[in-house]
Amino acid sequence: MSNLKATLPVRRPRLADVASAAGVSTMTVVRVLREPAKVALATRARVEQVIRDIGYVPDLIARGLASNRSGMIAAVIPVLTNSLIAEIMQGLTDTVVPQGFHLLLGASGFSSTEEESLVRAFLSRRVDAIYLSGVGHTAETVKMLQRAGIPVVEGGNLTDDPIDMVVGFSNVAASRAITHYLIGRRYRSIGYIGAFPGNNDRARDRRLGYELAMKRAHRAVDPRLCVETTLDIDSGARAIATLLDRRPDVRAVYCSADALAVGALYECQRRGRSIPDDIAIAGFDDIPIAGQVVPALTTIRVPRYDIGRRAGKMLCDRLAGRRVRSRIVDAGFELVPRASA
Amino acid sequence: MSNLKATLPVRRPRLADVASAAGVSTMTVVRVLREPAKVALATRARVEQVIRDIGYVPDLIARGLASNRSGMIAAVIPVLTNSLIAEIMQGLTDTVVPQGFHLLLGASGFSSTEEESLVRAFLSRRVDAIYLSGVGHTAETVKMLQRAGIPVVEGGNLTDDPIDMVVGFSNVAASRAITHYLIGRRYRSIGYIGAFPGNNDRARDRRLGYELAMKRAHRAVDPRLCVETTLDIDSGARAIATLLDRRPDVRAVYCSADALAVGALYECQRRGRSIPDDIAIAGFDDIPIAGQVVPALTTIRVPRYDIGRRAGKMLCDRLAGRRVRSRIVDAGFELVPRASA
DNA sequence: CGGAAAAATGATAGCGCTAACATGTAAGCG
DNA sequence: CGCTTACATGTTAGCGCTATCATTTTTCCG
Repeated sequence: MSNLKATLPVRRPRLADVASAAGVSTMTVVRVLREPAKVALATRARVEQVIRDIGYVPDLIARGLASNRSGMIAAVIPVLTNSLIAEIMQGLTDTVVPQGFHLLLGASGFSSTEEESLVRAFLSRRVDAIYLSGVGHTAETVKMLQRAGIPVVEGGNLTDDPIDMVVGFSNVAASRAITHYLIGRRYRSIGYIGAFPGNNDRARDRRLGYELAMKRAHRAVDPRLCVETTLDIDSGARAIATLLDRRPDVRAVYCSADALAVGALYECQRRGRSIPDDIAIAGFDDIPIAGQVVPALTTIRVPRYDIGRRAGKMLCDRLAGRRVRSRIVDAGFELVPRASA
Repeated sequence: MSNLKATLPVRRPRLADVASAAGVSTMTVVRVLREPAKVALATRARVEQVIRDIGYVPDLIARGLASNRSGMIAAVIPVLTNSLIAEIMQGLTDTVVPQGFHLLLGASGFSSTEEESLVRAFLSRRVDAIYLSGVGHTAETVKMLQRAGIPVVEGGNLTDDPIDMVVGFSNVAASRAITHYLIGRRYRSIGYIGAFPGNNDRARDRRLGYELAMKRAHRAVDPRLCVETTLDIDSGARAIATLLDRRPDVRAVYCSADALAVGALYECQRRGRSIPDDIAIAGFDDIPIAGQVVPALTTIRVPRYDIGRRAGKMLCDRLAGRRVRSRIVDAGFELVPRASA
């Protein structure tokens, strides 16, 4: 507020100001702030009064420089506008903030070089720990992280070989499970609609799960049965149109995201195809709308918020010097059978 | 990565290490990093080589302490798991990161005292600017922000009297507009379903807009026609059930969030009520699903991402010493008439 | 009540960087 | 060729806090 600057030329009070006003040394003020039990009651009361009176607020930048710990945890995610990621972040922040950490957030837009540059910048800020979305990163990112020697959690997807720790669910296994479910329901020709794999390990793994399940059941994976597109409702509608065009005999479609599934479902209805009688549809994520559409969507539910919570807990535990039970945490998933398949 | 710490006891290189290795003073290294044009070509090349060789990364904490600018912009929002807010944040981060700032994010969970404590903590971190969600804050929050003398943008909602700057749309006006639209379509008894107002100025304003439009049209505002609930699809379904129970003659319902409207829409269909013939439904937000449900939802579209962009731009402009044209920016809204009303 | 242990408090040297100023060196010109 | 001007580089004193060690005061007990 530039217009207020002039009215208030007061420098913000420092530790030394509190100290001299209270007639103690700076270290005593520090102790009042950080280990009150070690200060005599009378002294403590006096110092606390002064702190309130002059409105002292510690400078966390200076503290960071002196103590070599910033009190910040970084999270690098692809985008915020994805409910799975947003809920993980909510779980993460809800967990780490009460432990005295703040969340520094970076969005890479699914670009791993952008992720790398964010990681570099955050290390430059000396964050105490890092959460990374997904398990695919550039070699340089991994190297920097290893060299930094701070706790790292990769989240969302699962891997056998994390940089440090990982918490998530197996996209491959979940995808396999729901494809297997469709196979078990004896649908002929099962199609796949998914996100472009690009730099998105989740998208890749979900497709892989579909293919593995199909192969395991000795079903051919016809490229004409597979459509990859962007992640929104409209794309789902367009994708199933393409699919129906290429293979009119398709009897079931597994969409690797509920948004796609919902779009596909509406498109089928617009074309007068009954679900699940003419064509079955399954989704992934169990977004709120999935249980409400008619027919309700068969899908996979994953413990989004919980992934964030656990990731935050693992990071805080490590930062507090506590041992973490397992470096690899499978948060699991749940097949939710509903009417659409 | 505690297991790697032992292998790499190397202290991270400092500016002074680069300087001595390159045979220059620290200030020359600083200039290479920050104003390369001011350094002779040969010197610059030599220093840059050394930086790469020893893998020097500046310490932004130390820089912050010395320069009195942290390079961080804070955002305090209620929750991340709200697509409006998430998109605003995406716009904000996409705008400020290229300008060299990082986003420090705090979620208050709709509690204004929690918001206050986050603001206090972020000021403690000496963030260069702050984005606040909504326009309702505790007196202490406002006071701290004024005293801090940094640029502040309040976003989402609009107010005549911002702490510093504000960018958003008028929830009152938008709510009024859509209610007015329903009145113009000659629906008798128009109901309202909204979020609990609690500490949520948006929810309050949306209800206010409904009431103003009704009064302007000389319609009574019957409390039995108004239901307030939590913000999800299920709640929308339950709310309209309550409404139909209390006032079976209700002919149109304005839901102050699309999630509620979608829930209401499905509930009506389950009860065999045709939309819009038996009962019309209007929403707010134009979430992706709104255009896809059958019938598609009449709703209000707001420039979410753009609000974030503009907020970020205003903050960066101010931080760069540029003048901001207007402290109050109305990003507007758009009535989207569709089949549901 | 003397002396040791425990409790309370203090002095000081940085953390790694930048702002402000100082100095040195090359280019321009009558 | 001396003098000014611009360019290139260097010196120094902190920023506000914490870690470490040193010192003083209180408590306890034979």
